[in-house]
Amino acid sequence: MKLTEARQQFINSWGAFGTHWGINKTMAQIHALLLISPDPLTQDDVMEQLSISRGNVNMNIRDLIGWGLVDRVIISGERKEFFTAEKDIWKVATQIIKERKKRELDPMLKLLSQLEKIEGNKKDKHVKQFTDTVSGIRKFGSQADKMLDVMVKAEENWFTGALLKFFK
Amino acid sequence: MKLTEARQQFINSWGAFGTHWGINKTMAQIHALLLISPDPLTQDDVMEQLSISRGNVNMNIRDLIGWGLVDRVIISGERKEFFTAEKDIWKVATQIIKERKKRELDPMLKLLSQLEKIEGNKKDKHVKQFTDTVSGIRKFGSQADKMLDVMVKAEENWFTGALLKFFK
DNA sequence: ATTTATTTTCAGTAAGTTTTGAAACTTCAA
DNA sequence: TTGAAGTTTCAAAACTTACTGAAAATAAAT
Repeated sequence: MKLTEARQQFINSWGAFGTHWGINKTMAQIHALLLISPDPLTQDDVMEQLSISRGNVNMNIRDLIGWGLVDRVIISGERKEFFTAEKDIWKVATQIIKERKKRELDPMLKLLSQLEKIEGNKKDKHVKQFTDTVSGIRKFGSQADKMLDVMVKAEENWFTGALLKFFK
Repeated sequence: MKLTEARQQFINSWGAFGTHWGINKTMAQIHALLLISPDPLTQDDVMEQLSISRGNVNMNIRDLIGWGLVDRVIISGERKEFFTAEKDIWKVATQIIKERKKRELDPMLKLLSQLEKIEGNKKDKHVKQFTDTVSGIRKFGSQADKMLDVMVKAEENWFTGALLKFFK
């Protein structure tokens, strides 16, 4: 397979993959393009290579910067802004975990704690099932939360080494 | 807070949460409703409690059954079909991991292996960056794949006990 | 200060997804 | 069998989200 075709396939699949994870297709595609580009790109480069409008590129790059996955780069002598993606996949993964934890898991756990404190007779099976379910999810979520905290702080080597040995 | 209000909040947030994970709102809401219902429900119960149409309930329940999260229940003497959700959160989580792995991670890893075998001169920085990126993601994905395999087979106690002690 | 290059915003539109509801189908009982 | 109860399907409508492109804002050069 030739590079051009492979690049296209990678960008398309990464986009499709993203949509299964609540990420919009274009944002994932721009990220993919920057990941496989050895040098920083301008907005015009991205527009051209992905055939999308200026506004679309601008908004999605800003989102990617917000996620900590893409950085603005100044190239001296150049008037335009350039953009580049973090290439270390372990860093990309921990960055995503960190953000999603903050944006989604933490607020959900806060809500569940509230809902656990419902008033009502524990003998009523509706009350019982509700509190059992909510506290089950809350406990599971807290465990996951702690685990992810440790992962995010860990080094990649620790992950691939010790943890995987532990997992046999 | 009263049960009725708490149930409503739980169902709504679970629905909103789902949309951040590529799951449609109604499907997540039906799942939430079944999770907090002590007894199996009929399609009409779901229609009424969530104010949604018959077709919508039917399609989404079938999807949930496909995900292995909901079961059809026969109640003798009753003409209608009843539905119930797995209540053990650990089982719910492993079921979701199992399915997403099969539907998304495995095909992605297969594609990445293909793309790694691109033809071209490694000295071309575009070729080099492409293969480096693709193989980085492939390796990371394979590690995650193995880890999830072990998790899915493990018992909940093992997870919350040994693993978390390990994680300090 | 004015022109020129570049980035950002956002109203309108396009594209995509979900929902409805009525018809078709299935199942069971009389 | 026939009919009533229940389930499934799917085309069209409603809704949601993403994208465009041109105008406004900003920044740099002359």
